[in-house]
Amino acid sequence: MPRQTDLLMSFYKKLLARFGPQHWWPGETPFEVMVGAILTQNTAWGNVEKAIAALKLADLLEPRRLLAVEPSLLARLIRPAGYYNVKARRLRAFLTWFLDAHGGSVESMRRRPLDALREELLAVKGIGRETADSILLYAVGLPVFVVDAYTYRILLRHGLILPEADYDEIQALFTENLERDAALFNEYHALIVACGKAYCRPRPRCAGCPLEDHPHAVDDVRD
DNA sequence: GACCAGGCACATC
DNA sequence: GATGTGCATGGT
Repeated sequence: MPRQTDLLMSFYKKLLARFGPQHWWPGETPFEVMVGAILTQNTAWGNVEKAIAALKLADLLEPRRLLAVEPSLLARLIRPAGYYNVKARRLRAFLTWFLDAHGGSVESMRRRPLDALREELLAVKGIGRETADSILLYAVGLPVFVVDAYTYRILLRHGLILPEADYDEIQALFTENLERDAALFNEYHALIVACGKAYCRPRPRCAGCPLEDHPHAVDDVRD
């Protein structure tokens, strides 16, 4: 058993013991999760909640109705989530793909081979690796590990990656050393975000972090 | 008033 | 290929 496996599982157990199950993703339906994944790009979740609430209130949280909305109105509705013009475009690009390629059906997505589905998502303008993987894991339920800024910082801080590590490399660290289990990947990423919010901002406050007894390879972690 | 947030595409060198 | 920049609201 690789040493990395033990270390990653040790992290996981400590995070779970401290923060408890996170019950991610915070959304009622797979479609809501996918919309949230786009809206939360580089944005605090609280702002995304406001945008999603506005879409719900307008009864627009449904693929065809959402795509039928005037782009300027869509932008206004999601305004609290920031980057609203960009995100309105990205949502529409996603909706167009979702309806054209899958008839607005998550079940249709699930029937596709994972790698092919991921490539389809990445071909949509506005969906990058983190957003694609968030959709695959949290909306479709596939065993894909999501890497984000917190993941990078926490791993860097504990010497598991080098500063120049890229997304695929970080993702491989998890997928090659852990059982390919959607429930585990779901909880692990959510716990990383919980820990990151509490302790691993760009200016880390490590005192009290459940991982602080692990070696800290880097003292000042910046993005 | 700075700093930060579940990124991404595009321009430029 | 690497590095820089625009996009924007709202909370701490």
